[in-house]
Amino acid sequence: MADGTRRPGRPRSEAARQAILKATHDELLERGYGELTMEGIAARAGVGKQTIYRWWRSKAEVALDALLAVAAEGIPIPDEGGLEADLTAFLRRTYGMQESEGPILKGLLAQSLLDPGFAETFRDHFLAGRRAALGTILNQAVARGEIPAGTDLGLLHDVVYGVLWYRLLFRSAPLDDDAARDVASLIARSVRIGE
Amino acid sequence: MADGTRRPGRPRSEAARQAILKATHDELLERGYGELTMEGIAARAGVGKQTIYRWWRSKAEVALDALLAVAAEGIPIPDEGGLEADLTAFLRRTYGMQESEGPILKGLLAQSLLDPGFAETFRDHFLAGRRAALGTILNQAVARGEIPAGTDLGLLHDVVYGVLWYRLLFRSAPLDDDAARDVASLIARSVRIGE
Amino acid sequence: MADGTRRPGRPRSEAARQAILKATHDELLERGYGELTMEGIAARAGVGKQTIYRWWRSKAEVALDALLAVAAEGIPIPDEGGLEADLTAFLRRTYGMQESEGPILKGLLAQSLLDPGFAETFRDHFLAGRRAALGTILNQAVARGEIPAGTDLGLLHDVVYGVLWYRLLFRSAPLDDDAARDVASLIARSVRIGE
Amino acid sequence: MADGTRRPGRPRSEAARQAILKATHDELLERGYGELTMEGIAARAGVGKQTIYRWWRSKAEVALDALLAVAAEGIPIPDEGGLEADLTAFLRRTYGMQESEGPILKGLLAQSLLDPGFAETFRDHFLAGRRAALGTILNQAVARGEIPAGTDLGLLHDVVYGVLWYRLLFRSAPLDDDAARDVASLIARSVRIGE
DNA sequence: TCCTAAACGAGACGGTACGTCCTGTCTTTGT
DNA sequence: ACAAAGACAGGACGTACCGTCTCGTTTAGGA
Repeated sequence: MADGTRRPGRPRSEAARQAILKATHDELLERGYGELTMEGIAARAGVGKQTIYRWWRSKAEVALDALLAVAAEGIPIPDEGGLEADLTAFLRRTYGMQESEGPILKGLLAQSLLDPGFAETFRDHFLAGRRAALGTILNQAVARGEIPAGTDLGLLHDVVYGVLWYRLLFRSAPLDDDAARDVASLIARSVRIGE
Repeated sequence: MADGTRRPGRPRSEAARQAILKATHDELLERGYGELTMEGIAARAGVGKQTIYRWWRSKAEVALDALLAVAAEGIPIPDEGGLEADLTAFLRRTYGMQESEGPILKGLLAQSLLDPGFAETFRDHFLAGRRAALGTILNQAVARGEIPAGTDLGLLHDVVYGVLWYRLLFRSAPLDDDAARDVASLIARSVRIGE
Repeated sequence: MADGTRRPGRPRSEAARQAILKATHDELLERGYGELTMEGIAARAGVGKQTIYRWWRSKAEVALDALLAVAAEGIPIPDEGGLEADLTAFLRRTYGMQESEGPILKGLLAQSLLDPGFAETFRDHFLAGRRAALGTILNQAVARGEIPAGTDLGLLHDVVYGVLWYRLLFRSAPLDDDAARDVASLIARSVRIGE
Repeated sequence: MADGTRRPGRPRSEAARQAILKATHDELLERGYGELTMEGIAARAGVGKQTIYRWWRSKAEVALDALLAVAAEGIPIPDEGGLEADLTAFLRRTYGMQESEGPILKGLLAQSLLDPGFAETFRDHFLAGRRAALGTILNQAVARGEIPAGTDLGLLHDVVYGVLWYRLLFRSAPLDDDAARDVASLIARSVRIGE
């Protein structure tokens, strides 16, 4: 119900949309975000440039959609019964995706640093989802009493994702299973004081 | 002085160098890294484009030099006698500089994400100095026995700078004195376990 | 009514046709042929582009129809009893229409220069009618013996319309009553030799 | 001497200018004015589009220059001793050039009909030269007493060039040697009255 | 004091991508 | 079947910068 009011005119072509996202993703993998151009996407997708501009405001938004289309499944929230175990499982999955997603993510971050308008979109459509997933895990731990009531959960978020991004950006250390365990352990220890 | 090997021909103009760095810094403050162009710098500095290309390889390197020329002093290493106090003092100073440096830093990061060649330069000329400063503080704490011998200092680095960068990039929380205290406290707690 | 062979489906909308011709004419007057676009006509007429393409092959043909719809009456053939008087009267009327028709005519000519296909249409639907009118006048003069039998009437046509178009195109001189008189006089003199 | 003040900076490339005019002329001959595009010229000349826009305001002005570069020699003024002979000789040469120049001329005319700004340029840089040549011939005839003192020379200009353009535009009759003779004869007759 | 040579400002160069406009075709729903 | 609406592929537009080049001019040291 909701709507039913079909706008008049030819409807948006789903085929074109798919072709654009596919072409964008392929270009990103092959040549990187820095080499991504609207003309390149249009040519590869067999589409007019106007068709891209009609539905996206910039190549960054196309790239974001191309990423989301692939990473749409999302990360399942683990429930292993304890904060450290939950966190370890969650981080392993998250880190595991960086192998393929990483370069695209770096490009999108670069764009959002250069273009404040896109920064908002990026935060709302991508980061928010990731933070929500971690939020669920932390709230479970609060409910179990593993995290003291007054703890600043925002800081914990920033630590977890700060380490992820820092290592992604500067390659100071690998994002592997050990890294997941270590970060989970650090977080767990930092909230256990005073027990 | 020592050398004497003076190349023939007109020597490099120090005035031009200063004008270029000044113009670059002004453009960065007024319009941001995303709007920075070689032509804009040249025009503003009253300089030919070739003069810029003669001495720098890209606008990113000019911007980096323009930043370093201003932020040359560096951050003094505190020694308050304890890890948490040292860390708090250090982070307060570091965070305090982000007000002005932040936007430029973001631009340089963006560039280093898009251009792997510049990423190296950025890491070597900028990040390395920051990590060394923190390293001194952590080593002091290890020497005092505040940090257990086997602790992964790299992870602590990544946590401290990860939170800094994450908040700088995504504005998830302010970088103020409270933040400095909270991060220092979290680090201190995370290493105190087992005492 | 006579026919009865009514094709199935919705009949052609006379309202749409009128709206298109009206919109075209208005656009021509307001912005000139050079600025005329199919999209502009469609938007102004409140009509789909397809509806225009269904009935006309190009914007030039629409413009031609828009002109003909207005200038349909045609020019009456004078019969004042003598070549020079007939010609003067005819040219006065013809020149008088250029004030309003001129700009549109220039646009159509431009189109026919760029598009050989339209050139034919333009000649057949517009120029032929004009030449026929002049032909009647000259034939009257031949019948009266004012023009010698062997005279090249085609050249006279070309002189009369050549001057008209040349002045219309290049504004080398006004197209007023004096001009009509002078051209008529020149023609009359040029054929009177040998009397 | 006149100047001597060389503007600073790299001077305009004569090679580029020649390449552009050559490419334009070739495109005009091969594909016609209607198909002429800035991109086509630039590609064919091996030149950046900006280089064209730096020196010409539109493709019409490039085409005009390309035409003038070829037809630079101009038409020599005959002096056969009599108006009709002079005119015949002049028109034969003029008509003779239409074989190759004609299509380009038609394109330029089309453009000047669509773009009033270019119309001026066209008149000043092309038509004016042609009218001046005819003016010399007519003035010779006036000096010789072949044309009565009070005659409207402007009208004679318009007749001569009106017929030329009319036949060029509408192909109502060929522009051959006979045509030259007939027009010369008509003009001569039209001014001989009253002798 | 001149000579050599590099750096300087200026700005034109070939080139790439931009974002917009319009073309002529198509695919919907509504009449 | 025709109409309004509007999305589609395509192509040219004119602009902005890129990094390179070619001028005449300036500024030093060495001859």
